[in-house]
Amino acid sequence: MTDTSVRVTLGVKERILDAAERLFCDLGIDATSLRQITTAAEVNLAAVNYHFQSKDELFRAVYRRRLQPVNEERVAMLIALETKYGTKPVPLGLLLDAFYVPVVNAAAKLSATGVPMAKTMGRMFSDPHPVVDRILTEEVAPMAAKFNRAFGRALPHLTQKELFWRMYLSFGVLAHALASVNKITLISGGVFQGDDMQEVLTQIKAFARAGLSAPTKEGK
Amino acid sequence: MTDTSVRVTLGVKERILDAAERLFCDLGIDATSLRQITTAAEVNLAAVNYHFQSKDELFRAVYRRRLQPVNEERVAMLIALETKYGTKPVPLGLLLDAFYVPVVNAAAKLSATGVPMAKTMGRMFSDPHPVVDRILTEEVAPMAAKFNRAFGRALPHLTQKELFWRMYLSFGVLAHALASVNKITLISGGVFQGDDMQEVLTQIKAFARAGLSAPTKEGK
DNA sequence: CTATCAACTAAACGCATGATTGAAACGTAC
DNA sequence: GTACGTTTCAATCATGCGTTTAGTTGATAG
Repeated sequence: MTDTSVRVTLGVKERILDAAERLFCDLGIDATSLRQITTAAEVNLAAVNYHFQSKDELFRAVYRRRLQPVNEERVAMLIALETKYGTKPVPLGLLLDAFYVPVVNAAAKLSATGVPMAKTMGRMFSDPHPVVDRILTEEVAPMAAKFNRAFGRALPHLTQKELFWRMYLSFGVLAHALASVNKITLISGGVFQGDDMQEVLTQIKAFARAGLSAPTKEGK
Repeated sequence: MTDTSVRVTLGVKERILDAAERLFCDLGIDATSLRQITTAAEVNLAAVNYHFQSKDELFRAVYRRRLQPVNEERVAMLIALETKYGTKPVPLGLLLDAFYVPVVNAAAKLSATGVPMAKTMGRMFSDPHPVVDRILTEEVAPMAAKFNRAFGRALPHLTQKELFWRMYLSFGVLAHALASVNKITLISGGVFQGDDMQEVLTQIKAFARAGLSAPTKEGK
């Protein structure tokens, strides 16, 4: 204690997490080295293996730091909706809000302070790294199961398979929009950008809502 | 000539491409080493730098080998449709077929002979590697522009921005389904799989078609 | 004052990486 | 059969990697 200059410097662990997150977002896990991270964080190389046990565990921590609050908010919103609607199914648009809004808001808020998070979150469904599979199984799958039940009540005419696919594709629409933020510029020849999170939310919600409500083969 | 045993062995270049494609699909570019590739291909390490100039150029070749015929078929189908429909807009479902079917069929055919291609193609919009950005700019963007015009004729009530976003999200639905073939098992707790390409086509087409046709904010 | 513990660090470990070299082997043409 | 261009090879290059070690620092407690 007895230090008047409070919090002008973050803790070593936080500095490592911040630097790792930024580099990881731009380059991917495998292309990011611990030396790049520790140089950017102005921290000794060995600090990574001291505070986290390994590179893989560091990246699990990077993921978890962002994903955990987002998923908690998602589930909280979902429970609040189900409580409000009781036995009636929660409307589709509100279910999509519960899934989309927490991560979009988090990404917008962080991006305002210069922290990139969108691409990292969006790559979760396509990154081949084993760490990501583990995060997906431990952090995402349980939440997906909860939403699967809620979507099933909102879309009772769908088979289990149709239901799962459409929910999964709704996840994919979000993942695509987040992961390919900078690719939108490439594909559109510089005409459009993907970094306006409110615009992203508007577009993916309209698209996914219609996709979820699509007619089935039997025309029901 | 003068060899009765025809084609029992592929050329060195093809063996390298095949091995690189498989490893790259499973592990990603950065996690795949030239030594893994040359060992799997039963080829000398230096052969990669002889036939291709570098690791990056090898992976550009891996991408191009699969993407070029697919994109040619896409554009051919699109031109055939536009010729057939003349001044009338091509129906949405047929435009989606022109975009989805060539890659889904190619993936199905290759996967039948044990060659994995889906994940690689699907990762194009999320992979942070510079090589992928280049492929996207050179091979994908020009084709996307052609489809953008066609989608615009089929959906004349949309603004340019809405139009681009919805087309881009339709690309994303495909990318997500292809890239996350093995994640579907993780998310569904083993209940569903993503490796049946005909099933994939059915689901993404229904979803994207509805997404493209979603009502706009003005309710038009 | 001393013991103790967590935090941090400089230096090095062993190993894998992409790329290059110079020579050998090969196929073909004269 | 000899010359020539292409292909293949073993060996090696310098570099960067994740991790470990042994040790110093600095604050807290007995």
